[in-house]
Amino acid sequence: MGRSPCCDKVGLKKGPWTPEEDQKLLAYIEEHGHGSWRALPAKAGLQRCGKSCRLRWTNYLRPDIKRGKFTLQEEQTIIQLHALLGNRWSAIATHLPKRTDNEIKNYWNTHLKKRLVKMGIDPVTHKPKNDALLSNDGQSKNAANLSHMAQWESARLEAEARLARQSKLRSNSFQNSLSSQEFTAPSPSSPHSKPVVGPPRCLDVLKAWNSVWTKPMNEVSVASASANISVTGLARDLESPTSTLGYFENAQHISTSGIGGNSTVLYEFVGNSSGSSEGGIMNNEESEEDWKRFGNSSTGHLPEYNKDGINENNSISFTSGLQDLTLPMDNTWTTESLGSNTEQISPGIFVETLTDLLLSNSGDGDLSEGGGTESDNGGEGSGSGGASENCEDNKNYWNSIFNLVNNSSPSDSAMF
DNA sequence: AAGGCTCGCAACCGCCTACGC
DNA sequence: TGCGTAGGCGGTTGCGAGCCT
Repeated sequence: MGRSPCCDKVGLKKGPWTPEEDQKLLAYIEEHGHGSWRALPAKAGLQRCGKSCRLRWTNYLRPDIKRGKFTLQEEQTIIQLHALLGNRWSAIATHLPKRTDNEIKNYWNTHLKKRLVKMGIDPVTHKPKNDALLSNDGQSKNAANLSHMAQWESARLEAEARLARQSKLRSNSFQNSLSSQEFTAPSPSSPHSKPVVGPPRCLDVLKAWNSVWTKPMNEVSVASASANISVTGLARDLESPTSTLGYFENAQHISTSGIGGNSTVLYEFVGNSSGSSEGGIMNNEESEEDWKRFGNSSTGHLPEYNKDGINENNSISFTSGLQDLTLPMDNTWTTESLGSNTEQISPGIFVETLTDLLLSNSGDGDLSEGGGTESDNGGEGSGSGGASENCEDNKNYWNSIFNLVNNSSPSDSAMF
């Protein structure tokens, strides 16, 4: 089937929008809602195609757009989410209220991606370009597992999107009647299919990640210290497009327990907290309830992953990656459990430390100077420059992560 | 001061998918 | 079931501003 043109392009204007055009579009949408984008230009008196109008609206004119410099928290969130989701800008944008996918994409391409490259980190995989450095330690498996979790999250997002569309269909008539009476701004990247107003969707993989790796053992009622991970039961939260968010969506801080049981903040979402006047700090009760939902099984094996991300038992599962990896469900990973020797790694702060490093290097100066960390391992700070030094940068990068993990709690991070 | 270069961002392009008929 | 349409999404382009030589 050939691609149909979005509009009749003859005689239509292209290029930058003028203030007059903006005003026309804004006035029309505020009065009538956008309705059919295809029909909108004619009705609004614009010589533009509907697609151009939609983009102008969603990326620029919407009243709920935040413009200007990205905050450190936003940068951190973008990096973390990109590590998990890749170039799924719309998915990332759902976790950054008031930012559009286009803006996030541009910011990534013009700022964050360059930082990664400068550090010798592949901006696609978020791994050091020289993987040989990782071959004999736990980080390669760590990163692989992170990637694995991203696969999980991708499946979940797809399933959730489908459910959202179904839900939208069911409520379409209601929405239509509403839109004729009052104006509501569409959400950043999906004016129709996503909630118009509300807290950002949580990234369940992060929640799960934190739940598994950072929860003190005395809070984990369902697991023994050697229990294996199972995601059975998590997918039941997919029963509705919003149900996965219920106990997490308002969380701006996720209270976790780091090494040594120190309470700290792992991920901080800078989202709309409209549903929580307290900023949504997750308490122990919520965490435990969360955990019970997450880990009500200790089958020891991840069930089969199917095309829809949900199997007949209403659980999400995978077939690759972890089948040989048995990970203890306690506060830390040890490299012993990962096939190496004695170093301890806390996967719960893996992404955090990674992004801390990136952000602490947010200046465009020499990125290898001390790794930009608070590590007391000052010997790592060598000058950087050409590609020949990438190897050293990589060592510094991962050493810095290890040092951060071993020598400080996450709360020591300058980021928090 | 002027021309060239780089960077950032708005906007466009084209593919994909869902949906209605 | 197949086709046409609409909208979403990610990649890419083009242009203006600022910087450099």
